[in-house]
Amino acid sequence: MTEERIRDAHTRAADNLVSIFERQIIDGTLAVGKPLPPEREIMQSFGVSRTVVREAVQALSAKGLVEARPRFRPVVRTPGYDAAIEAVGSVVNRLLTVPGGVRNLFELRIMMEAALVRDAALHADKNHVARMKQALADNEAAISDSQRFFDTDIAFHRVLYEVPDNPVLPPIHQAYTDWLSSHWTRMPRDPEHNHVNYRAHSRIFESILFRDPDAAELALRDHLDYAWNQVRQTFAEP
Amino acid sequence: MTEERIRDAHTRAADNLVSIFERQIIDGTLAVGKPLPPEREIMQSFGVSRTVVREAVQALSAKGLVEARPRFRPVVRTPGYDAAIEAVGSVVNRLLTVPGGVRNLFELRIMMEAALVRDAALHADKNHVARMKQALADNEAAISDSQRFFDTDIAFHRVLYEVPDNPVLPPIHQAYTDWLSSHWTRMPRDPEHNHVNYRAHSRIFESILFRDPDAAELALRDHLDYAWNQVRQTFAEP
DNA sequence: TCTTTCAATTTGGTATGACAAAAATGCAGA
DNA sequence: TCTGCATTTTTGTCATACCAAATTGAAAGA
Repeated sequence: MTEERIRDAHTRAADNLVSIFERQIIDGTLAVGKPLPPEREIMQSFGVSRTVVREAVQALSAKGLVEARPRFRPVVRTPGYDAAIEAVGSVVNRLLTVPGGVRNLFELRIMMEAALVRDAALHADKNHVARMKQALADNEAAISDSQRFFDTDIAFHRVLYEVPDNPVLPPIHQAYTDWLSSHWTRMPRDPEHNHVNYRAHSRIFESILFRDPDAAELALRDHLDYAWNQVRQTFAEP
Repeated sequence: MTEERIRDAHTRAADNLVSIFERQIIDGTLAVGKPLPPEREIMQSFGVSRTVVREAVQALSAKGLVEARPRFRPVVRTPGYDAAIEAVGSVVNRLLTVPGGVRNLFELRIMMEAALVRDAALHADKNHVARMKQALADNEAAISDSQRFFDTDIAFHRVLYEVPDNPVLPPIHQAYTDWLSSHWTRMPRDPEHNHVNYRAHSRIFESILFRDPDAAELALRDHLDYAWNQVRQTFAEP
């Protein structure tokens, strides 16, 4: 039984408003960073009820076009991949609650970063290498400070996502760290572990320097497998 | 200036309803496939106004927990990765409209499938190989029928997403084909191109059989680069 | 003049009631 | 039992109202 994907059927009033606002946001009539007009103003200028206005705003918020904090006027978000991926956050949070959810997302991350270090080993330019070197140095300097180590750890991995010069990737990294950080931070963190992780980063970096994708991938997988073994103990999952 | 991520501030009534329904859907109180209670019933049993009920339902719909068609009662969706990824559809559709959006997503796909064929070359078992072989045979048989070739093409790639046995991956494949299909189908499709694509699939398959990840990745990249060169002509993007 | 304080005003969150149109329901007839 | 139609529910939308929080602007203080 295949699914009939008959959309629409009957168009809702709020949808019109949504597409109108979408256009106005794209063409700049509604400037980024500025709040939407008050609900009562919108309903008068479009001749709809406040119910419809609120529904439209909620939809825009779900799409990531505006940021709607309770009690505040919705603000037009800066368009792009960051906003979009953040809008997906609530959906992914639900994924993390299904059985094996964290593990599945973590494995996806391993697969992706493995691909990234391979790419870096093949295509990283001087600029990227310099930034990785800097991140690595920061990382080493923070071994004794677990909080700072955590931050520099993330920064090191972030560079990997910047190498392919695809604007989709950095937001994905951001998403990973956001979504997994609640588990990540529960993982035992002491200078001992930090040192192991630093050495792993160092090994990855060297493999990239040597233009050896296989070694880089191996080092990355070892690194993340080690991390996973730390993290997994915060669940009951086998 | 770093971002202060102070969520909440003041909790909205609809959010309570949402989390209550989330729990009830997870623990089965609200059975999958069955409609939610009528709005008036909900408002009475929770002591809130219909405004709040409708807002909650809309939020659940955005999260992919229920499917809300215009004039129909919202239906509890089967939980899992499919539902979640479909829920982000509208967000990604917006991404496809930004400059270079299609290209960026397509490159992400190339990177991911490159990682997948490497994985397949290393870990595909007899079962996977058999399915790939079958998909390849179907693909060959459909060379003269562009519509059927399109379907079998997708089916072949789908097997790649099934090898790592991570339930997140197949929905991602589904998402790619959905999101990109509008451009994909506009690409010139004749037996000539089909033949080229079939040979590419065949080469990928053989590389996997030979347990040669480098060859498999190379074949995959050639294949998708070729495809991209066909697709790109449907835009004005360089 | 610039900053701070606080009261008045605006605005978002919620409740209530109403009505048209579409969907679900149940009954009568074949 | 199945089919078609009339009845009842239910959703989509509108209008209105109220409270509490945010915004604004004027008055007081430095």
